[in-house]
Amino acid sequence: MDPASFERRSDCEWEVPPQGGMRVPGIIYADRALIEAMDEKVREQVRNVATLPGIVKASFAMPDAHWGYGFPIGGVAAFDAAEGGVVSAGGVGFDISCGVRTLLTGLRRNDLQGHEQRLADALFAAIPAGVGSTGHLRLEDREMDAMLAGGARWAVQRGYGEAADLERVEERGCMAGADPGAVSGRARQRQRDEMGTLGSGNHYLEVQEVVDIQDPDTAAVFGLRQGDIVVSIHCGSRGLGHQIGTEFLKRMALAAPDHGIDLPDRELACAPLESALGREYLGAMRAAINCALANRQILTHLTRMAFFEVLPQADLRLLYDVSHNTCKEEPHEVEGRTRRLFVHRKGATRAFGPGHPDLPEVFRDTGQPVLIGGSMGTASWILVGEAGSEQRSFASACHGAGRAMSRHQAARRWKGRQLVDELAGRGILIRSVSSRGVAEEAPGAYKDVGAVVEAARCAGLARPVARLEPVVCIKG
DNA sequence: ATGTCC
Repeated sequence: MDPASFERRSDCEWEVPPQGGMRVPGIIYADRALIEAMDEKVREQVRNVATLPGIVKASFAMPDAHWGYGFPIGGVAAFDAAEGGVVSAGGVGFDISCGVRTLLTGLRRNDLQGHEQRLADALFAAIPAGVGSTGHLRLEDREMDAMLAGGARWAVQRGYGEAADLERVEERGCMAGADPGAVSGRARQRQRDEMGTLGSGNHYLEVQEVVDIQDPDTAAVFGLRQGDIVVSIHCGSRGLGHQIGTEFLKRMALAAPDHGIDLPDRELACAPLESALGREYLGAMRAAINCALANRQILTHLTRMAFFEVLPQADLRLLYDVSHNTCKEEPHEVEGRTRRLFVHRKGATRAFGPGHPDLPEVFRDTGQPVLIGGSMGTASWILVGEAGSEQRSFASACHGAGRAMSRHQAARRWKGRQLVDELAGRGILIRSVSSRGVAEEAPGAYKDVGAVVEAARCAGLARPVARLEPVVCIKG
């Protein structure tokens, strides 16, 4: 996009002034180079979101924004139920509560020396990955209900992981307000065998080295030192979230005229927060959040088992678990008044700053860890929430590098086998069930995550704490 | 993202 076509508010803040049906302005947080590289579709989608009923303040895009279904990926928008505000299935995304959790291992890079191949093999054997992959559990209906209501808390009760993990999961491991009854039979059927699986696409489990510390004081609170080994897991709610997204998108599009909503794009399908359909979606979506939290909790247990086989001295403890595809009801101060808003974050990470009452005690003085996944073979980052992001983006930040090229283009340009060999030459071990999947996830198909993180810092959304480099990567 | 089109 042409930077000159925006009202520039500051170095890293670009405004799309309200026009046409826009109820509020659009705001894109990025530096000049990222704006230049962004597709024109991002502006169009930011403007479309700004037309939705009850939107508060602005339609936002994070520095890693790119073209998504209806809302941009990297989009943030908050709605007020009392002002006719809506909830949108496309505004959450199909992979409901997709997110990242990072585990501390107590290991240093030296401890891994000579064990990398065995660890990669053990993890690859332990972690079911790929399209349609199935796990070790079979959830009958009653157990499915318990999982959908209990989230990571349910998983810990069933022996997956430790009670101490729960304190370090957003919502303390269990999303309130979930309605298992709003989850269809087909969504349940799809998820029956898929608990504790990684999935495909950009999902991964990575063993990483902390290679650089930007903020030593915060890193100390997070338990991160240069040379430490950590594990990051990126995945979501698998078939269940996808099925819920598909079903409600269709129902919301069909019901829009009855709700008096005029959609500029069918993909923006939404329902009033105060309608029966809106409430039903919120209940189903929150159940899908619990599914994703339970899934990452089970994967954590499997990861611990694999490490125990190869490096029994490892002590895997959760740093934090964040979701980046959600709609959450949160109090936010707007023009001096605290209002309860429904904040859609689609490909955007919650980034609560210091003092936020919802954070566990350990992060009360620092702000929450903001976990940013890179692309395969490139760096990941751990950021920390800043107080100012509350006013700037409803306390949200970027979520990753963001695609620069379509899957199809990437698959034509690269060969999976060749990429695996190249990365092995740089000391990065890839294990994947799908050669095409690896090609689609080529590092060159993504933007530079470092530039995205720098823009998030420049915009005051979150502050870099540590940079991680991959050692082993298990891909779907 | 996704039993990569019920």
